[in-house]
Amino acid sequence: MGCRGACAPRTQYRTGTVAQAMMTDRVQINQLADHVGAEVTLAGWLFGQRKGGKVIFLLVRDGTGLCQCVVSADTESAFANATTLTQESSLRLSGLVRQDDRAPGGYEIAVTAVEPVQLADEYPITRKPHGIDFLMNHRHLWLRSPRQTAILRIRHRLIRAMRDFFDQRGFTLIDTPILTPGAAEGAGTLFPVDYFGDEVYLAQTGQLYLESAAMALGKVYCFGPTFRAEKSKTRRHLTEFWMIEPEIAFAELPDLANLAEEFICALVHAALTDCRAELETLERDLEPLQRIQAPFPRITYSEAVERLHSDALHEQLEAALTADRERLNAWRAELEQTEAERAAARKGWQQERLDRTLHQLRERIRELEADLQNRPLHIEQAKQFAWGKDLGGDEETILSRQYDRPVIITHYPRDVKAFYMKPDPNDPRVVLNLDVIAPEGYGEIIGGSQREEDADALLARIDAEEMTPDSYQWYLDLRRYGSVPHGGFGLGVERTVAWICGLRHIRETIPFPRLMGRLTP
RNA sequence: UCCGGCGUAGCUCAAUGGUAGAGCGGGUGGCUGUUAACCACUAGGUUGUAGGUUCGAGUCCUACCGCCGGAGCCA
Repeated sequence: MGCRGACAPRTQYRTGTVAQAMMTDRVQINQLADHVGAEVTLAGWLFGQRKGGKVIFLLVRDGTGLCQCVVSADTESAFANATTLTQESSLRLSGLVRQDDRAPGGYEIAVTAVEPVQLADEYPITRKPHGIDFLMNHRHLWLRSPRQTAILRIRHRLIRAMRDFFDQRGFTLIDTPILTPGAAEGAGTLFPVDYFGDEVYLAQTGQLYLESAAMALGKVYCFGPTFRAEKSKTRRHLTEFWMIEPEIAFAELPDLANLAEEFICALVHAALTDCRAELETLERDLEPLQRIQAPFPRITYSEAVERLHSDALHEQLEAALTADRERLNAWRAELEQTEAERAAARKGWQQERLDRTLHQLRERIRELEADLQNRPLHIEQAKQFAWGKDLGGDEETILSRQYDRPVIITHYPRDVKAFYMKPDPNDPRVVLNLDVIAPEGYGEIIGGSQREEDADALLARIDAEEMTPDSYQWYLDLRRYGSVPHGGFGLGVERTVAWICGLRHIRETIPFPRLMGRLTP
């Protein structure tokens, strides 16, 4: 990946007069603590600056961190170069590393030479707040902000943890096709693609292919993008997202639930162990994450429905509603007071600070108001939830708020689930499936099941759903040549990242989100 | 597809139906320790588009466009 100091091309330092002064080692900002007292070279971009008459503070970022670099007017050439720098200009600089409590991060560089690489045009993203539309339109630049780089690092760490988890347990990575004929499930949610005159679709799961690989290798997983053409416009949806799916031969539902539980614990552990600084940047409350430990509560769909109907739950929901209404009133009072302060404020910076507070406060109030308006309806719907319907987002949220860790819900009604799920031998109305609902309202992050391994039963399901058996002959073959109990699940990478990072919206979890009505950049 | 909200300077937002403003960002000048620095000056607008009501519309009405949130559907 990144080019560390040792492999930086030396030839670049031999051009230009300023560059000649830079004979020192190139280091990354996150390694500065190891170079106190040494003369080093940084290469990066100007994140911000503050100018005094005879001193300039450059805030430089290099992808590993931020460093304050102090340029004194005594170093004439460096000072002259530094005055020309605009926000996000690329540069190299060298100087002495020293510890200083006044510097953000505790270390700074006393600059001896500055070499602008390119002077940036007026940069559209300032260090002040921006609206989401503006930021999304500048996603290619927005990625440079500390918050976004923190999210991208956590995403990377979690993806590594996902692959490590399966690799260490003897799973083999199988790449499944992205161009697929026909539909595994309803065709309305697929993106059609012209394939030499035929209509094919972008894959929405690798599962069917994975099942055949599981019969070859025992334990397999796939990891890749999936595509859903659903016209969803919510904070939990993307049209293109990444999913990791294990599939295991000779596995039954309890094995899958155990694996899912262990898997999620491993992911949270990786983030807590290796991404403390990033989580802090995001102001993620760590306490709910630290509680994520096995065993997770496991309930059946029928138990979940009973719970939705229970008086105890409804008393609890009403109490929460009352508490939140009081919270709203408190915020409104706070808003009024802040508005008065704002009206009285004379200094520009005071006004600016108060405006920021007001903005956040108004947003929070708007959000809670909408939530409070919807909630009585949701509570009512929960009370009247009919056995046989699929659990919706609201029901999931209500149920997951009962627990301080992910909840595993199993045995959903057969009619709302896919044809390949194996019915429960003890109650054929339900299937041997599992969903894992993340805490804190983040919704379903895992869905999976034990698969129907009997050829006749599977064919009957294909007929019942009025699907075309011809397109599934190869899939039925798996049940004709040494069929075994097997199953697997899929975990949505972005929803998991959103949960662990504590993000309001899934669009920040992926570098270039694809949403309904947004395809660029 | 349905419901709700918003659209004013490059950005974030103000503006009882009555002279379109502030902060940030840009430019110029000042300041040797700043912490999203500060101080002074300065440029910057067909108020999303098209109609309508009115003596007068950023503000009210209608349609359209765009964005945001939610429902449905889902990971």
